[in-house]
Amino acid sequence: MKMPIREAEKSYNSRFIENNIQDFWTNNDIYKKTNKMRENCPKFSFLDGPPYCSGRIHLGTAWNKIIKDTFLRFKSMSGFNLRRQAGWDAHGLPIEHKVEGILGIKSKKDIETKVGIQNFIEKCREFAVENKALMTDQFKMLGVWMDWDNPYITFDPKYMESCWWTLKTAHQKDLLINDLRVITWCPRCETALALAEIDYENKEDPSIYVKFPLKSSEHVNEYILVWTTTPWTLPANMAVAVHPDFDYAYIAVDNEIYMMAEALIETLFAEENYKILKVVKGSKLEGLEYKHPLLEEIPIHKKFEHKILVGEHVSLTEGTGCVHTAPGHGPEDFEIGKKYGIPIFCPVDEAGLFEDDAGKYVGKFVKDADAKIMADLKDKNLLLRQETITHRYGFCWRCKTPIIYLATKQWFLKITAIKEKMLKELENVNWVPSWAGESRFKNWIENARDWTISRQRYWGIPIPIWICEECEKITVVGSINELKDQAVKGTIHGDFIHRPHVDEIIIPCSCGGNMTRASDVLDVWIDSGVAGWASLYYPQDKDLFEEWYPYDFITEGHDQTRGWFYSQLGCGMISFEGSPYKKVLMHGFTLDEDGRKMSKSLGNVVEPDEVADKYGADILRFYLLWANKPWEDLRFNWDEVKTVNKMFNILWNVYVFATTYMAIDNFNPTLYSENDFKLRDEDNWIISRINTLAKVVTYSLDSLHFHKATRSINNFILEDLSRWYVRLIRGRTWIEKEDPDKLGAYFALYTVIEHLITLIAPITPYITEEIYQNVVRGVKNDAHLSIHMTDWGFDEDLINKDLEKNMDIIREIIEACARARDIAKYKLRWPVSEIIVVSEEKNVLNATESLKHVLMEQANTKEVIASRQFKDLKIKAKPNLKTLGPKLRGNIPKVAKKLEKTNGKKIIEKLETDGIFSVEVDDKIINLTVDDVLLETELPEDIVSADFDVGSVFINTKLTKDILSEAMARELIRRIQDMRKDLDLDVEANIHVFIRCSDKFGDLIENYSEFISHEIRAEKFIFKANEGYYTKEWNIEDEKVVITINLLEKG
RNA sequence: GGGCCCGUGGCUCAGCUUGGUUAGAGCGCACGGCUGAUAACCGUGAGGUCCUGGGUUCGAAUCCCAGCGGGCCCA
Repeated sequence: MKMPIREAEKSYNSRFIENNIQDFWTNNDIYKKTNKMRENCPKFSFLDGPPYCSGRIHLGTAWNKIIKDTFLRFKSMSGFNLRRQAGWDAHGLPIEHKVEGILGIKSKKDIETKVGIQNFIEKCREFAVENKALMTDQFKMLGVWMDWDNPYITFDPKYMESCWWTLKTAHQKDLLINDLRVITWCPRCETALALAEIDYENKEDPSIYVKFPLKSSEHVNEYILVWTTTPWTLPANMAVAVHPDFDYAYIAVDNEIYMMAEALIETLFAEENYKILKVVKGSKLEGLEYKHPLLEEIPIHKKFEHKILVGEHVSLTEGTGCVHTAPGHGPEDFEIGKKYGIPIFCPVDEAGLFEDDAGKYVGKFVKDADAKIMADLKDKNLLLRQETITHRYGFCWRCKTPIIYLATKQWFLKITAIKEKMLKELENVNWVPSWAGESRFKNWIENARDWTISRQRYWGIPIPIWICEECEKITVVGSINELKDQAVKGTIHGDFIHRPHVDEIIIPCSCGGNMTRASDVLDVWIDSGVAGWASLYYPQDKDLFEEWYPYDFITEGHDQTRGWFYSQLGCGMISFEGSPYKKVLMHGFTLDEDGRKMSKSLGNVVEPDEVADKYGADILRFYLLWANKPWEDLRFNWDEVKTVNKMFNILWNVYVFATTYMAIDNFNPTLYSENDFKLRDEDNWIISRINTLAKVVTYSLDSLHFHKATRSINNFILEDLSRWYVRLIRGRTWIEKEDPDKLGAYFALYTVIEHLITLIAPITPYITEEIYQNVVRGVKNDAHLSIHMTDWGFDEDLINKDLEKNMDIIREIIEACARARDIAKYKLRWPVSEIIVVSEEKNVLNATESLKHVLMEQANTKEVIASRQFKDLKIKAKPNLKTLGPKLRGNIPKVAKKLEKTNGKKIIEKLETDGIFSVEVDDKIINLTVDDVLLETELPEDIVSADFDVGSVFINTKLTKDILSEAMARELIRRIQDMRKDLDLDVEANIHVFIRCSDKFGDLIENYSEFISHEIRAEKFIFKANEGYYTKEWNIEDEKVVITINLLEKG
């Protein structure tokens, strides 16, 4: 036997509910059972983008998981079999940095000598594991349902070998190359960085103009002017580039001659006297030799030739049009250097220190050498100008050290070779919003370069490349077993595939030599890039892969254009010639109230926990899916969170209202058949509305327009359910006996609440579960264990568009009634004898007729009349002084009097038929035309009116004795109810009431004593003073009324 | 410097794809009212250079161009 519906707690306590429901889910294994239930349903595959486990989650991470959770819960309820494995990104520099901080060390040398790689790796793993646990708890608290017990994590050897397999595949396809390139480098971390690992910030740098002495010229003091913001790259200068098509001028300033782009002279010498000696095309300058400005300081330059060369990359946006070219320190310089066969000279080591070849600067850190170099140039009179500049500059994404460009040998994936294929594949992916793929991501791929995947670090997936010490042949290992089979030296048990153990493994080469591992680890973006199959442990496990790959859906923030969307597509093309994902929702960033990004340094960070503690995870979830379109950035705003909270309070109030009465009456919908209750129009209306809502929400969630779903839900709860439907059925819930009319209201309200909570369940899983457990599972024997197991749906047949439209009209009319009463200062509590709804629109009249009873009740009127016009409208005619004044002069008052006496309608009739209305004044006939008469309408006494969109409403406020009686009765009821509330009485508690008042007032209310007794649940209602439990004196319309309430023992 | 997105009352957002009466809503504010789901609700009111400037058009918040501000990404 099921329990009856329990009366709900009076107020919504999110924390209490959420803790309880969390326990309920855990204790009953609800998540697993829900998945199990859908086991044989069609599959919907999803891949979680792995958050990086280096700390607590922030609002953006919370938003990300909430989007995923809501969508997946919706898909589950819609009958799909899901895989919701959580993922974790655990390798890489960010964690290495945190661990370095914890251990108090600062360099790679410290790691190797003070701590040891083994220890360091262990600490990194511990750090990741601890944070993973912390973050898991945070996600769980937010109500996110994922497989937290079996997540994929990038340091899992099973995961790592999938990654190895991908590299091996790349090698087989000739897409894995080792090459000398100029790449972005972090001198602090002493490692290569991928483009995805660079942050751009404003930075102040020197901006200097250097004079490069031209050799073999007629004049000794002839110079090329060169501009740079990185003086430390001058030691590596090997050439100067000019644009072949630009005009270059030789100008005389003071006693020197400078050569530079003619177009830029003014930017440099506007305030000086200069004279243009000659102008030549850039192409003519090619091959001119110059003397390296630091020749004396860096003797090695004596071995090199330094010439002007031409390049299309030279621009006139800044500088001098003569570009300092250091092939060891710039990608473009490198390319042009290779083209001209210039040596790639790079006298800087991995830590950013100048090497021996840098002459007098040896041992200095590059950025620290700037000042010295500038001073030397100045001493040699080669520094024309020295300024500072603020510009965007790249920084290491983790340690914030300014990056430098270095020429080094690295491993690359040849993205440039598969770029076209990637662009083509892009078209097979469904992007939300469409421009995310069509414009933004496309643009990124179009500009893609080869991907530097090697890192000179420790905590990462070791690059699975073994190189022969003798013949330099390489082999790429694709799995753990492959390695075990080939290894001749080193540990091959435990987690041996991390550093440093894996470094000790030696593989024999066919030439007889030993192969040792290339010491690098992989860029972490490879880690997550292979998640599609690595999380399924492919190719070791092929079944899972067949079942779930590729993925129907992924969603991440727009920063992942350069990150995960890209790394996955690249890795997917290499591994399977296709994209791992079919549909992508690119969501926005969370910003602060002013639209700035949240950052610790700005102190504007809002923690998800903070919001959840104050208002509850449900409120946070709803807010995040409500505040804006998912692909736009979200400005977090506490006031808006409060608004959402308010909405849930109202939902809770409706729930309290429903359960209060249902509990009193022991209502159980399963015990009645259709004949036991009577559904009114308004009941069918709310049932129609909830199905319309369900339809909208279904469409919105399915198309990832979460904001549309939440906004419709919000509107339904506030407008339709709380402000309207509950108001309409209040009277019926007050009926004490078993009554089909009351049961009809209960039934409709019950149906709507049951349906409504399923619609909100994916968005706010806690409060809906709480209500479900009481209202549905509490009374229905066949109910699912949890709301999240219920089926999604709606019934198109229950949607009645006409009824919905009619009700809209009725609401407008009732609002107009309220306005009219307000004008007349006539209280809603007082009934009126009739209202007349006037409109030209047929549907307004129809609506009025068909929902008359709603109108009568809500407008508190005894009668409703629908009409095309208001017949009792008086029309008053007045003379138009402007036209008649000159004509009639003194007769005007007489004509006015005549017009006033005549019924305006007759005047109109006459004017319409004859075009003239004749008045007899002093035996004279005066003919008035349409223009001569001004018509005014006048409401009869006691009638007030107000307009609505397509009509007007007229209210008869004439007070009859009966109406006054009822009005006074209602006034009395109001006050007694107020006193009941003062006493905090139960809704159903009966009382005795004693009234002392004037005879006049007593007479008025006497006929209504039964009505009053019923409304206030009084067993006795007596006209006499009584010393009682609670007495209060009131003033009702200038009548003194003393009311006493006595309590009755229950039963 | 380039790409993409955003810019509408004090705040948060609809409307823009497909140009067309007086640009809507919620919150907030002011005033009045209601009171057995009341930390709710109802009515009235104030409050807008639709970021700026040009263009197309009979007509532009909406389409086009340029610029400004913000976000993300890149050089």
